[in-house]
Amino acid sequence: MEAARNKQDVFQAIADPTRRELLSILGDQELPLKELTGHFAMSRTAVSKHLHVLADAGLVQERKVGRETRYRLNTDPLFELKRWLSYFDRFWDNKLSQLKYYVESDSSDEQ
Amino acid sequence: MEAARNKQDVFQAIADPTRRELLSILGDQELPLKELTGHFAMSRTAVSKHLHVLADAGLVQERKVGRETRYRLNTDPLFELKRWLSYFDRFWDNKLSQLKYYVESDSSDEQ
DNA sequence: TTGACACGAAACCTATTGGTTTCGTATAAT
DNA sequence: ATTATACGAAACCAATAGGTTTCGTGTCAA
Repeated sequence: MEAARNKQDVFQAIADPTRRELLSILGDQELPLKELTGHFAMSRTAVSKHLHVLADAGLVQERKVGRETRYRLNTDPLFELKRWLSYFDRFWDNKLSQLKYYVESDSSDEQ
Repeated sequence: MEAARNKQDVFQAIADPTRRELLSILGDQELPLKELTGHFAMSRTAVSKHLHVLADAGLVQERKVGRETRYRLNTDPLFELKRWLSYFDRFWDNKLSQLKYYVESDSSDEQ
């Protein structure tokens, strides 16, 4: 971890299961570190580090309120992922096209 | 690396930029290791290891032909990614809904 | 049949990652 | 005023990741 300061990329940020879990816990609610830590079998410090990695990737925003630090989800960086994935759509499209062809040919003696 | 044998997950597999590059090079063409290595400034062995990580995640399939090993892309495991991403769609949908509302309300004194 | 080629396996090295514990500090509660 | 709470920062540690070099082996070419 060690929160490789300054703009971590989103692919790396979501590579860790704990971080993915954090993102899903932070649905649309803003939650403080203590609350988030409750969901995991690891120290508060560890969770905090994960959150900083997410923050570096822009996937989470933090806000200090009194003595607690609250985190909320920001899905914007996930667009990059979506875009990356879309590159491979054409392969699925090919498969679907082939399937479509197969179905429409409607003859069991062809393949 | 060290190709953590047996079913690596797709999130981790795509976390590395070299591996993402490999996936895009392997568009719909099947290519041997030597050819793939040519695209990178690292040893054949290193590229081979990356390919094995991809293979463990099911993103690549290998086939021995003569003295070379040829690799081809398999996008199926990316469905998991797509599915995971779709969970967050509702947040984008919210934003779009809000934007829609904002636009349709058509009054500059609201926000 | 003798090289050259394409590769896998293994040993090894360094930096990074994911975790911990300890300590200090600002804020809230009594 | 004192204590408890919520946290950040830093030092530290073991395991993993990404890379290398070396060596052995099966396959193709001369």
